[in-house]
Amino acid sequence: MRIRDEYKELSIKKSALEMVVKQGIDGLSMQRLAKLAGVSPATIYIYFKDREDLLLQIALEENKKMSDATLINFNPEMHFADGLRIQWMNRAKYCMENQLSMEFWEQLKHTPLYEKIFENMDSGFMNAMKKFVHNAIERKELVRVPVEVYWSIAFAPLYQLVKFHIQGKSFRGSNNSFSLSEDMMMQALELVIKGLTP
Amino acid sequence: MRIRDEYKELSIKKSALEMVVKQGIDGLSMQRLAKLAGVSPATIYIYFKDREDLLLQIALEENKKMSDATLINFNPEMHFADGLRIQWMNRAKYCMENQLSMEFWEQLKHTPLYEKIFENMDSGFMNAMKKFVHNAIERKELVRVPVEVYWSIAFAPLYQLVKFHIQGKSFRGSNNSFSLSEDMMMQALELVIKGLTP
DNA sequence: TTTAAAAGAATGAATGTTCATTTATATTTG
DNA sequence: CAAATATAAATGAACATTCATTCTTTTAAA
Repeated sequence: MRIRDEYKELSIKKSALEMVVKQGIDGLSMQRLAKLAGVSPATIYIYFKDREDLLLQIALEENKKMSDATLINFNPEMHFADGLRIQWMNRAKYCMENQLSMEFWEQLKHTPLYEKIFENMDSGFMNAMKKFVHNAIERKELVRVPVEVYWSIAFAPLYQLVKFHIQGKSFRGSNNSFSLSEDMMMQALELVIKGLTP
Repeated sequence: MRIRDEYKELSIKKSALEMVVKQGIDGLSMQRLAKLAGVSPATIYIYFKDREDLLLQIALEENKKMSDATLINFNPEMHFADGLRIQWMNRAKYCMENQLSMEFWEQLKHTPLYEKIFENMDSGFMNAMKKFVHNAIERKELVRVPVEVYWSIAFAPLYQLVKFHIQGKSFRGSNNSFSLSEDMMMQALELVIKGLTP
């Protein structure tokens, strides 16, 4: 029998991600995707059940990559400030080096698909995060607050800075562009740590 | 001549906002919208130039409502902590009472339209914000940081908490729902102020 | 009588998916 | 070793819908 040309599957996924980022979730047309990926529309349906399945597969793949990247050099037993610093570095590095993935993710966020992915999220990652917070509170290195309050202060600022960076501008007016430097990020991180430390 | 039935325009805008929130930007179909609003498709084009104009009008309207709500009881000469507290209250109150508007906004954010609205943003609002931050730094009530760092720490946590609330869940698993209480919000605000105070 | 609002049918283009067919390769057969 | 067969990959045309918008006609009020 004829063998699978795995380059085709890669090409479809790569093109689909590009298309979603450039034209939004609903801008992903199967027929235009086929053209962009250099395959027949019907070929896409060999590798993916349907349009939703295609999006789901890409999302799960990207999600795994990001979880893995976040955990590099990290372990839940670390001192709170050190652990948070490493996570900021890891997340920021990943975001900056995978801006397409970040934008793809932003598009998915306001979609029924997002919940599905969130449910199938790697529990190893979740558990590591929970343990880290639990330890930090026990050792009085972190204020005792609900996990949502913790998360919103610990990470929302980071992702907001990355968004400013990706969209290239913020409050400086439309001419003036914004670029996130490492200095700036560390400045923000230290303020966050100050806020979260008892 | 026949007079305009302004109820029709209101009905169109209200239905369009609902439709965008429930089905996404591209879920806004002019023909289904006409049905939902109880008018003919052609009627929509009497009040709005085209689909994009309809979205733009709604967005500008919602944006003005939000800016106005943010500035209630606020003035740029306030002490930093007091001013930030009032803004948190105002923004949170508005978000909680206008969840549809917030979700509409989230949908628009990842769209070419968003930049247009951002450019036409009320400069009075922007100037008040700038003056407030400038004063606070002068008086040493606020650390001296780039405006993006300030904004990301001052407000990103608030909007993240609101998002958790609106989507009704966060990290507690899919069964367990999350509801943002005023206590929780104030807890978060105090941590933010701690971080931002020299 | 005049005028614009409002309607509904119609436009061509684009949508996701499937169909019947062709193509390429692995295995079996002579 | 070469030819025949089997099988899944891959195709392009076709499907019925739906899309935003416009055309022509009717309706209501000044």
